[in-house]
This record gives sequence, structure tokens and C-alpha cells, in this order.
Amino acid sequence: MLQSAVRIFAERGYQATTIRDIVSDADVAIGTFYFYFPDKETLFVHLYEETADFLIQTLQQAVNSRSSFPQQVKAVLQSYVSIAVFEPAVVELLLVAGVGTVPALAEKRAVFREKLVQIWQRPLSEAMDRNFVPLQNERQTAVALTGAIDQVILGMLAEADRDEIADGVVQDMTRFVLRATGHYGEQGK
Amino acid sequence: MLQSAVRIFAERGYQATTIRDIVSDADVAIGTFYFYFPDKETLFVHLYEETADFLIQTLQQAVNSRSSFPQQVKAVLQSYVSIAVFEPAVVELLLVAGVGTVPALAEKRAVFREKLVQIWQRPLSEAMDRNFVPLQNERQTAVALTGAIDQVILGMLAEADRDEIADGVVQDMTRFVLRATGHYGEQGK
Amino acid sequence: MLQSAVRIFAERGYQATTIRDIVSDADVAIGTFYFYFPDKETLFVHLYEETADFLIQTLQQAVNSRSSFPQQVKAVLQSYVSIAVFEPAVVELLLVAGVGTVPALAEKRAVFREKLVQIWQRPLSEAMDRNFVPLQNERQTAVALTGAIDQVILGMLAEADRDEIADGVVQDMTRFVLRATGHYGEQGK
Amino acid sequence: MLQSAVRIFAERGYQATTIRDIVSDADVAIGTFYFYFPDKETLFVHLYEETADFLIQTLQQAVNSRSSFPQQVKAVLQSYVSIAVFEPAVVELLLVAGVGTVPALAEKRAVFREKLVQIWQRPLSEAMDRNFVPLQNERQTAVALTGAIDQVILGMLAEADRDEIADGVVQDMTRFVLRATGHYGEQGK
DNA sequence: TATGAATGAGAATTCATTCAT
DNA sequence: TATGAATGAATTCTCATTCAT
Repeated sequence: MLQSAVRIFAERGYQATTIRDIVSDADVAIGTFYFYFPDKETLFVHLYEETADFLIQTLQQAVNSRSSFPQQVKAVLQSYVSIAVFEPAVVELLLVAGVGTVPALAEKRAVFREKLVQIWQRPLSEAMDRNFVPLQNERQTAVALTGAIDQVILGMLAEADRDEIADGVVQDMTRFVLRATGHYGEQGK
Repeated sequence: MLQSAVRIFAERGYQATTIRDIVSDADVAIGTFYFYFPDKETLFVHLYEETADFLIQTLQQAVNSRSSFPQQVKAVLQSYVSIAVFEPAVVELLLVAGVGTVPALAEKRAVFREKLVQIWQRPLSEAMDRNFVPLQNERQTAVALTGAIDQVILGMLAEADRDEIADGVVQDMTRFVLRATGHYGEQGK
Repeated sequence: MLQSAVRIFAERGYQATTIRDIVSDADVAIGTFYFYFPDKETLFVHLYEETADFLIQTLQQAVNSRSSFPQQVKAVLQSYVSIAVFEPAVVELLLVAGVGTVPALAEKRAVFREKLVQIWQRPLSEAMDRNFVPLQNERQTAVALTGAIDQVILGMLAEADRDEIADGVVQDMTRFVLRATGHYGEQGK
Repeated sequence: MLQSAVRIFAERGYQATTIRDIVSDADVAIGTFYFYFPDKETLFVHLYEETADFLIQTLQQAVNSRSSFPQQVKAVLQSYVSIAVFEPAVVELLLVAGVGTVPALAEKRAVFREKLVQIWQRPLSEAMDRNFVPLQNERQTAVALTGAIDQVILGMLAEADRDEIADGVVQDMTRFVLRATGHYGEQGK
């Protein structure tokens, strides 16, 4: 049922999704839904959190598995793009389905956005400390990077041949991030 | 009534806004709404288009009024940030209220996003032609820039002291954009 | 405006006709309608009565202009069919548009039906008195005749070539009425 | 709920009947209505068809159960009058409630009227073939008979003592039909 | 006389939620 | 655990009617 819910929410958005949509897709009765979840909102928030955790952890692991900034950037982008290709519903749910809907979600969204920012801010801070990137408002840069990448990922989801353009996207965006952070490696300081 | 509608839509999003919300805010009767607009969706799409045109034209004028790439970047950012400070509802409506709602809006949103991308892509192409920025996937860069800036603008809207931080945001983001496009001026090629 | 009203009411029926339909067809403002008529219902009842009077008087004159029963029958049918051909809206209004709608009309309808019955009952009574037709429940016969003729007239209205079949209908129905009343002339008593 | 619906529709007509009328008469909630039927129109059309089928089958069986034309006429009239006495709502629904309302019903009404005409036309054709009635436009006669009988039946419904006058109506109308078709039996050819 | 912007009661319909089984 | 018939508050939209100009 959770599988169905994620997919349907991702496809139609929170408001346009009815409980009946979900349970009929999952082939259970409406009562069954309310046996497991108190209401529609709770389910959505739950799914959002779970999905957000999955994405954040995946990206964080990508960061942790590398040591140099450029490698971290590339690893994060590869992970994110990979999820967009293989689990588009996850991305859709996080970036689209929950925008401007239930008030209870606002805080969860803020937490998710903040964690996403931290994914970028921490490696960036470290790179700044080591003088691999110039002084800058590191938080602002990190916020901007999350927006930049999400937008590109959303663009990918709209394309039919997502899997084929994935590598190009990773390459282009890796360069974008390194340029945007002013990483000296690229400019050859 | 249009004023009310923009503000309420911006505050609560399309779905959560009821006709009653709008008319009671505008202090008119429900019938009055339907005297001027055929339905809720038409009104929203109309407001979205009008608002989108306003934003796009303002940003385009900012581009046209300058000749050098860095000046164009700064002018666009100043315009955008200015709108965010003085007309936050406009930004909220365009970036949040219409996400994932009515099908009729999807196309309008796509058109708006595309125009926003063009705002950046055209100056960037020109700069690339003149060798002021390195070779790059200029469309991808432009898409990423729109995402980056929107995200930062949205962050601004969440702050109480929007007007005070506006200048800093413009400065930081100008640098971000110049770095992200690889503009040589800043790095002193 | 009355012209428009009759036509529109006849076309769409009472409920489906809006004041706006009528006034826009008559090219006047809504306010003008309410200057002349207190409300929709009053207009309809007024039109119904006027139209009913016109039909009844026309048919009554047809009766009065002839002396023998068969001639009276034929004259009434010719008049009725003629109205159906040249003023179909009149017939539509009386037989269809006002069925099962406003309570205030029920009485008017009853009066109209009764007059229609009298159109047939009076000549029939006279013919019975003179032994031109057999003894019968003359009222029942008259009621049945009105139903029979209305049904045939309604059938005519549905045909495209109303004017061409009109004569045949008059002939067939004249025979029908003479048979149905048991008029001896036809059977040659 | 179906019982309620038929009665209320019959009493007030399609347009004047609200869903609330039906459900409050049936003592269920509005949602219950929409659980069983997609909308008001569908329900009405459904009831109309079902009711029409019932009436047509009943009348057809009356025809089939007799062999001579006069007996067939009497049997049909007895059946029809009987339904009018015991199920007045059925007749009201078919003859009044659905006149000039929903477009979707127009076709169903036409089909019903045609079947009603056939009820009379078939026995009449047979009688004509056997020279029991004179040559005539048999279709026109059949159409007229349906109108005549419906009108008389509607007159019955308006009377309080329906059950007491029923037999008289059957007798009078049997004679009417036999006369109207020119059946020789009555005139003693 | 004539206008038409404004009104708001009322109708159809949706859908999250409940609860007896 | 699981069901699904039943509920009714809430929403969109219509349209007869009013009234200031």
C-alpha cells in the first residue's frame, strides 16, 4: 500500500490523490487504510519523511565515501541522478507533490531542505577551510546549489530518455558546481 | 478582487484557496466572482500568466538596460530581489502556488520556466561567443541558474527582514552566477 | 421580448430557460425584463395563458364557422395543424414547455385542457342529441380526442417536412375522429 | 431509496426534485445517494427505463394473452388502468416527470413512445389484414390511440376515487378504441 | 424607462472519515 | 485484521432577483 501511495502521490500530487485512488491501486479496502493510518495527511507526511531520509542518507553516503571536494560533488550528483532515473517517484514526491499543501508538511519540508543544504555546505566549508575554494557566503552557495540541482533533476524527469542523458547531466552539473563554488582545481590556481 | 486573489492564492496555494476565501477577503459576494470570471481555474491561470509576464518583462528589461555580462547579471538579480521584497505575493504565486495543481497550468508553467531560462541563456550565449566565459552546456547552466536563484529568493521570503538582507543577497548571488558561468573577469584570466 | 420569450421557452422548456437567455435574444438588459414583469414565473404563466387563449379561440372559431359535425371536425383539425406548421412554438409551449414545472401553472393548464375538451365535447354533444353519433360518455370521448390529436400534432413537430404532411394528417385524423365518435355518416347508417 | 426516488420524481418532476428531497424521504445521507448512483440524471434515466420496460411488458403480455382484437384492446386497457390505480407514480413518471427535461432522456422517451405505439399498431395491423377493421393509416391511428389513452389515464390520476371509476374507464375506452379503429364487430358489419 | 453590476440562496457533487460486522 | 456501506461537511457553480444610477 505504501508503494502505491508513493507512486500515486508522486503522479498526481497530494490534493489530487484520493484515498480511494490509493487503496484501489493497492487492492485493499478503504477500511484497511484507516486501520494502518489515522488519516491521509499523516500518511503523506510519513511517506515524505521516509523518502526524504532515504534521499538524504544516500547523498550523505556519497559524500562520506569520497575525500576530495570534486569527487564528493561528482558522487553526490551521480547518486541523485541515479535515484531520479530509477526512482523518479521519490524525487517527484519530495520536490513537487508536497509543495504548498498541508501545513503539517511545511516543517518537514524545511527540515529536508536544510539537510539538503547541509549535504553541500559541509564539504564546501571544508574546502574553504583548506583554501580549495575562495571565501564566500557558504550557506548561500549551498542553498543555490540545491536549487540549481533540483531544477536540473526536474528537467530530467520531464525527458523520456532519462537514463541516456544521465551521464551528461552528471558531467555538466559537476562542472557547474565546481565553477559555482569557485573551486581552484578547475580554474587551475 | 484580483488583488485579494493574488494574495490569497500566494498565501495558501491554489487548492487550499476557496472562492469564499477570495470573495470574503475582497468583501464581495460569491456571485460577483462568477460575474467576472468563469471559474476558479480560469482566474488562477489568468493571474499566473499576468504575473509571469510582469516578472519576465521586468527581468528582460534589466538585461536589456546593460551591456556587459556582469552588469546584466547584477541588474537581473536586483530586479528579481526587488520584486521579492516589494511584491512577495508575485513570487510566491509563480514559484509555489501553482506547483502540481491544475493540468491547464502545466503548460503555462513550462512556458514561464522556459522564458526564465532564456533570460539567462541569451546573455550567457553572447558571453560565450565573445569568450568571456568558457565553453559549456549553456542551456543546462541557464536551467541551473534559474533553480539556484529561485531557491535563494524563496529563502529570502521566509525571512522577516527581507529588505535588509536584499543587498547582500544580490551581491552574493552576482558572484555565484559569475563563478557558475566561469566568467573570466572575476577570476582574472 | 415576448416573441423571444415564447420561442426560447418553447425550445428549451421552462426550467432550462434563463432570464438571460430571453433578454440576450431580445437584445435588452436584464433590468428591462424586470421592469415589465415581476418574475420569470409570471411571464411564463402570462405567455401560457395568452397562447392558450389564441389556440382555443382559433379552434373555437373553426367550430363556429361550420354547422355539420364532420365539417367542424375537419375545420378544427385544419386550424390546429396549421398552427403547428406556422407557429410550432405555440404548440410546443402549450403541450411541452409547461409540463410538470411551476405549481402556479397547474391550474392554468387544467383550464386550458378543459377548454380544449370543450372544443370537442360541445359539437359532440350536439351530434349526439341529433342522433348523428351513438350514445357514449361524451366527456371521456372528448378527453381522449384531445389526447389523440395532441399526440399526433407532437409527432408532426418532430418531422422536418411538417408542411408537406399536413394535409395527410388532417385527412387521417378527420377520419379517426369521425370513427372514434362513431359518427354514422362514415359508416353509412 | 429507489422507491422514494420514483415517488418524488413522479410528484414534482425531474427538475423540481432535488437530491436532498430524495434522500431525506428515504432517510439516508446525501453521500449514500452518490454511493449508489453517479448523479441525478443517471438515476432518473435508469428509473425511467426500468419503469418503461415494466409498463411495456405488462401491456404486451396483455396483448399476447388474448387473440381477438376486442379482447386485446380490453386487456391492454385493463392492465394500463390497473397500473394507474395501483402504481400511479409509475404512470406519472413516464407521462409527466420526464417531459422536456434532460437531453439524455429524449431518446429514451422516443423509444418508449415507439414501443407504446407498437403495442397498438401490431394488433391493429393484424385486424386490418383480416378485414376486421377498415383500411387506414395504421401508424397514425396507433399514435393517436396512445395519446388518447394517456390523456384519459392522466385524467384518472387527478381523481380521488381512481379505483372506483376504473372499470367505467376501461369500458368507455374499449368502446372508444374499437370505434376509432372502425372495428366492424361493434358496428355489426 | 432602461441598465447591468452585484447579490446570495440553493443545488449538485466530492471525498475524508467512521463503524458495525 | 479487514471490510465497505454510510455519512455529511465543504466546495463549486448557477441564476432569479434587486437597486443605484
